[in-house]
Amino acid sequence: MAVELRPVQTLHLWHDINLALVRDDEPDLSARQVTILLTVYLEPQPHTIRGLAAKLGVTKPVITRALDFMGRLGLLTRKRDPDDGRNVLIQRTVEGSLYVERLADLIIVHAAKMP
Amino acid sequence: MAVELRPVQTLHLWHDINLALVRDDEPDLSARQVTILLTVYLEPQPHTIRGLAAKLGVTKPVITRALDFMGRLGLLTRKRDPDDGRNVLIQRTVEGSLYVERLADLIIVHAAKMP
DNA sequence: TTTAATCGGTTCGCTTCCGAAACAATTTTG
DNA sequence: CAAAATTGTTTCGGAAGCGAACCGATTAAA
Repeated sequence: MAVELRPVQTLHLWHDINLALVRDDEPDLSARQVTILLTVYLEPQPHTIRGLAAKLGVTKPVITRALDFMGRLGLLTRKRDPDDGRNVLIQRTVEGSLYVERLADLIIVHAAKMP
Repeated sequence: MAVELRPVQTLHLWHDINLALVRDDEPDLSARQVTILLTVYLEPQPHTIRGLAAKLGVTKPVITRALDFMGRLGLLTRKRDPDDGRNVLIQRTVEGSLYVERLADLIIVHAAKMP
């Protein structure tokens, strides 16, 4: 499944994936939210509020709100750090794993349709 | 520039592109907004509010608001349809073209970094 | 042990967004 | 013509987002 990424095809791919995300029934995640979600699922643990805020270049309330929202969707959970009670560790969930897998499938399906 | 799209790499690519979009200075566009923008720039004209709403599966005010926002950024403009005064035609701008080109560059740069 | 630093959360005023419904303008139908 | 249909915008109450500043809890430093 090799894809030649030329500019116009790249944009079509980006368009098609976003359209699929808009059209499905799940609530849309913002760029910030999806970046947080994938950071947690792709990069090694642990993940903290402060660390994510620094990585994304945003303020802490942005991360807190994003976690509130995605937590409500069951995509992530919070857990107090037992070694340092100031930290909150963001943890993966089964539901979140499924969401991320579906996202990968979606992208691959659309990439495969590229001429 | 051929890219093997395996699931994990696909997710890393999606993550990296979104992270770059979050970190840059431009205001983030939502999935709906970027879908509208790329539809206008990639698909043949003319584009109307109603047509875009149907394509995205959203209500008309969503399109109106997205055009308000992106119009403020100079990425699109509206024009009354001379042949049918009820329609509003969405038109491309130079600034919008540059934005879309930069988006393509961004995606390609990150795709090229995939192992 | 008292002070200082760090962490996540909350509050603040403001902006944006949501879809349903109502609205004004225009065109088509009868 | 008048009535009906179509199109885009506005309004509505409610939800969510924004960063700056502050708060409470915890830990580290003096």
